Order: sequence, then structure tokens, then C-alpha cells
Amino acid sequence: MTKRASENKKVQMMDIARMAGVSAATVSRALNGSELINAETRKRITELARSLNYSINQSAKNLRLGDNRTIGVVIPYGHSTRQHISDPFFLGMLGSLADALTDRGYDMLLSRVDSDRLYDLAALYDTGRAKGIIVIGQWGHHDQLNELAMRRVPMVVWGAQLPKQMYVTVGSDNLSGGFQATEHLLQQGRRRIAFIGDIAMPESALRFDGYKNALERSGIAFDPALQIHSPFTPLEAQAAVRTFLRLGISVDGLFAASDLIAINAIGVLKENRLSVPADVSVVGYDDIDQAAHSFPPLTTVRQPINIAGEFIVNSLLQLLNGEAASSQVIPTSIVVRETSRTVA
Amino acid sequence: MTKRASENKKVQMMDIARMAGVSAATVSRALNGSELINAETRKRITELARSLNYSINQSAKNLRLGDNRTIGVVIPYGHSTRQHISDPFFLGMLGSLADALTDRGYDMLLSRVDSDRLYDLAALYDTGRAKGIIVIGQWGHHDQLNELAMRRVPMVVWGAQLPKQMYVTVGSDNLSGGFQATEHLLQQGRRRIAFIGDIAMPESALRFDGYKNALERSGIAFDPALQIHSPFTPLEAQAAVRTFLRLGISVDGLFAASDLIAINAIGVLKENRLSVPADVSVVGYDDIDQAAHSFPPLTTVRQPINIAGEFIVNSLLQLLNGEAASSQVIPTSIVVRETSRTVA
DNA sequence: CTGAAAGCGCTAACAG
DNA sequence: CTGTTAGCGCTTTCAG
Repeated sequence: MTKRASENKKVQMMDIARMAGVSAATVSRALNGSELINAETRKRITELARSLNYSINQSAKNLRLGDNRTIGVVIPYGHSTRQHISDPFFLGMLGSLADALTDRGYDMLLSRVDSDRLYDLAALYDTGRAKGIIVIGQWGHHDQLNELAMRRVPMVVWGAQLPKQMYVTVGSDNLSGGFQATEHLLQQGRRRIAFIGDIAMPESALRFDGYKNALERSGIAFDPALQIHSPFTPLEAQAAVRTFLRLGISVDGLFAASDLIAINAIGVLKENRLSVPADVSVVGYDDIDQAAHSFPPLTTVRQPINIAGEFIVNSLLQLLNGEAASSQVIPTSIVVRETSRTVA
Repeated sequence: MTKRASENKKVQMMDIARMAGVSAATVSRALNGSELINAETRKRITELARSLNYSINQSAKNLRLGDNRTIGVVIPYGHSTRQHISDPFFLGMLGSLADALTDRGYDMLLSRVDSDRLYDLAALYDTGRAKGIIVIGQWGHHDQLNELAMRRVPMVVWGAQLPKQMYVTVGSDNLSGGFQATEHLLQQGRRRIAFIGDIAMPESALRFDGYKNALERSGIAFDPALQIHSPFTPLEAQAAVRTFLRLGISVDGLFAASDLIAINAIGVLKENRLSVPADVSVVGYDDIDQAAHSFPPLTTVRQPINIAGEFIVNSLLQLLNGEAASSQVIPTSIVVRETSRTVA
């Protein structure tokens, strides 16, 4: 009745202990690099473990320690449509977070949650699957997020700082970003500058405010006809621009609430024989990868996504550490490329 | 010495049991919907639990059950560069997998792994953090994947079917896709059709083979000068096309190994005053979201990403179930848009 | 320096 | 229908 070699259960601590002629406790200590264990025994055990491809059972460890090293990351999706997140910005964010978490030895549990039922994500925490939660984007669900915060779920949200906010946010300086973008267009001599975006989203709303501030500062009255409503999806953005152009309102500048919107808007402008930047100067927001390689390369407000991930994770770890993390605003900078070069 | 209400540990089964005047076992059974428990007690317990925001401790449950409901998803990243995954195709895939897993009650643990050290991902499995593993893309690391498979790690790979493959793959019919794309260009009357991509990647290699097959079938000799080497990154793709154009080799068609490459190639073609599709017809591969909204809208070979996620997850669950899952090839279809319309 | 023993929170026999 | 009991694999006092 010889047991077939690889048919058995996974190897565990007790097995190693037996083979090494020590106790499980010793193996545990050795594997955790405890100074208490004789350096040689430690080495012997470590090597034995490696040679057996042993790795620790996390559930047991977590249970014993009452702790774990997993962070839940949530990208809410639109209710009903259940659309895939189509904005490359999110992928960048995911990558950035994955790097930051990996560096600190945390796992990343990715969840999709209906943006209308954000409170579901508390379950991630309550069940002990995740030690803390990162939410990418507020999506106009400020209230639900506040509710979660009051339930004491350790959570950091990527988004705008809002009044009466009970949770920690990390986000770019949307107000300043919007201001810089518009200011830049003004400096290019543009006077009829349109804004395109969805101001129901807190971040967009701030960018819009920045836009208005810049206009005001230049003594230009804000013209409501130049505010184009558009969601963050390519098709809808294109449709919005088409509708707008059909109105025949004159424009010489365009500030888009995201690069994705900007790129799609540019396509429609070209379709309508409007040259970019000669006829219309365009500035986007995000500085996604694609912005630098679009045609023409897109001037945009850069959200430093790589450091964003670091900031978010650091804040969350502070929270988990019992420290009071305060919301952070990351400075934005404008990256001038071809879509807004002075032609003159 | 009154305990402060929310300062305490998380509420657990025993607490509920006490409050309900039953044993922990009963609570466990009630919460798991066991038929053994009196319907009324069950309801009472369930409601009590909900009102206390109780949720089960997963680590304990997993430890006890020797099981868990987490699947590891890995998108390898390029060594040295540690670049963020920049291809939107991957985001789509992630979304599709997230949906498929969520539907089946599984969590998704996202990991970044250096593509040169793929065997690291065995740790995900060995540590019990994930019950099975999904790898997106082979990245020319066939051997490492085989090694993992032989270590009996339950794993499904998105990619091409390769000779001597020990692991299960799910992928689109790259050979046929390449054939269809090229055939389509030939039907448009194109004769000097270039291929751009990186044939070190198994999937691209098959697309390339399909391309050559189509040429051959039309009695056109494959011209090595028309094979453009390019990685899957935008900047490199643009550079490759620029270099190629500088050679002054005549082309009237282009088949790109990915939409991202295609879109960037089109940009460069336009830059060089070549009109698409009038001068050069272009076909991509993937049918990413953006393809339909690019300028002009891109003709491409569609990889049905939504069903891909389902297929991958189903195969993995079969594997976990001890069944023998066989590799699957998902049919591809060509989606004709503007970049290849007959101009005539 | 190492071992014995207890226990993390849950579930599943086994008894009643 | 419900309670008692044992134990999942690990870490950590507490004794040597």
C-alpha cells in the first residue's frame, strides 16, 4: 500500500518537521526567520522546505494571526449596463495600485461592484477577505461612501475632496487642473472655449469650476452654450460633439474632462473638416498612455498615476495602522503637445 | 467597566449564538441555509446576523473546509521595464474574467508577475490563497508554463495552442483569424500586403501563418520585406512603421497583429500623407472597444472577449473539479469597418 | 535554543 | 431539529 507520490495532500509544516527531526514550532520559527533558532537548523529547514516546494497555508496563518495581507480594490461599474470599464485610465490605475501593493507585500483582490450598491463592498471587509478597501472613483455616490466610512470600513477613495466627507480621498487637483487647461488655451489666444464632460461626477465638476475660474480671470463671460454634456464613454462623447457641431456655435478651443473624451472629440472635429489645433485647440485630462501617441499628440492635464497608486496605498496602510490619514490632493501639471500648439 | 460599543472585536458566530440562545453550530447551519434547522429559528438567526452586520470569517471557514473561492489572475509584465500593461485588450479581458468569476461566486486575486519568473505564480496556489490560476498571455514562456502544469497547479492560460503543451489553453483561432484578415484585404484587390507584429509571441506567430496561407492560396509569393517586426507597445509600433516607410517599399494593405498596433500604424501612415483606406487598407486584431470609435473605424478580427472569460473560467472550474479540461479554440470573425472599405 | 500545548473561528460528525 | 466535540494548519506563550 505505498502511497502514490503526488497523489497526496499538500505538504505541510508537520511533514517538514518530521523530516527535519524537529517540531512544527521550530519549523514555523525557522521559516519566519526567527533569531531564536540556531542558524544552521534554520538554514537546513529553509532549504528542506524549498526543496519540497512547501508554502505556508495562508488561511491557517491568517486565522491564527487574526490578520491578512489582502487589499480589496473596487472599480464600480455602471448599473444596468454592467459595461466593462472602458477608460484606459482605470487600467493604468490598476497597474499602479498593483505595483504599490506588491511592493509592500500585499495581495490585491479585485472586485466588481454595482455602483448603485457600493455598500456591498463592506462584505469584502466584514468577511475578512480584505483588510482594507480601495475604491477607484466616486461616481456620484458620495452618500454611500460616507455610510461605509461610518461603518468603520478602512477605505481610501480615488476622487475629489467633497464637503462633509467622512472618508479619505486621494485625487488630483481637479480645480487647478481645469484652471491650467483653460488658462493654456486662453494663452494660445483662444476665446470661444467649450467644456465637455459630465459634471455630475465630482471630479469633472471641479475641472469645470477651474475652467470657469480661468475664464472669469480673463474677463470672459462663461457661455452656457459652450458647455457640452458628455459621459466618459467614447460613443456618447462622439455623439455629444456631433450634436454640438450641428448647432453651428462657433468654437476655437475645447477642454475635455478626460483624454478619452478629447480623443474622440478630435476625431469628430476632423470628420467635420475642422483642423486641430488650427481651427480648434484641444486639451484633455489624465495623460493616459495613448495621449502621447494619438494623432495629433494630445495636450493634456497630467494626473501622475504612478505616484497616485503609492499615495493611495500609503494612506490606506496608515488607516490600517490606526493613524488618522488625511485626504490628499496631488498636484497636476499640463503637458503641452500638438493639439494646442500655437499655429500663428 | 462598560465596553465601548464599537471598540470591540468583530462580532462572530458565538456572539450571535448567545444572543439567539442557541449554539454556534446552529448559527452556522442556519447561515448556510441548512434544511435541518427549523425555518423560524433560521429566519430569526439570519435576521439577527444581518442586523449585526455579521459576516463570516473566511480564513476560518477556508481552513476548516480546506477550500476557498478565490482564483488568481495573472497578467505577466515585461521584465526590466516593469511596464504597465498598456493594451486595452487586457483590461477588457480582466473585466470579462471578473464578470465570469463573480457570477460563479469566486473572488479574483490579481497578481503582477515578472514574465521571466512565471513559476513564482505557483506560490499563489501553494499558499492556498488561490484555488486555481488564470494566466493571460503566454508571452513566449511556454516552457515555464509547462513546468507549472507538471507541478499540478490548476491553471488555464489565455493564448495559442502549442505543440507539447501540458497545460490548458483557451484562445481565439489565430490561424484562421490571420487568414480571414488577409483574405479580406486580397478581396479588396490589395496585393502588397504587409504584416506587422512580433512573431516571437505564439499568438502572433499563428496570425502570421494565417497571413502567409492566405497569400499562398491566392498565388502571391510572401515577400519578407513586407514583414514588419513590432512589439505590442504604441511607441515601438509607430517607430517600426516609420522605419518601414522610410524604406520606400510599396504597400497597399496592412495586417496588424493587434488593434493597438493598427491604430498607431494608421496614425503614422496619415502622417506620411498616405490615406486609409484609399492608399493602404488596414486590418487589426482583437476588436477592442476603441476599434469601433477610432478614426476611421478599424476593420479587425474580433476575439469575442466576453465569451472568452466564460470559457476560461469554465475550463478552470472543470479542472478544479477533477475533470479533464481540453484546450479550446474560439472562432474569430472579421468585422469590416472603414479602414478597409473598397474605395474603387 | 527547542518542544508541548493551546487556540484563532468555523463546520461536520455524532449523539441525543 | 439542536448541542457537543473535535480539529482544519499555523503561531506563540510558557516551560524546559
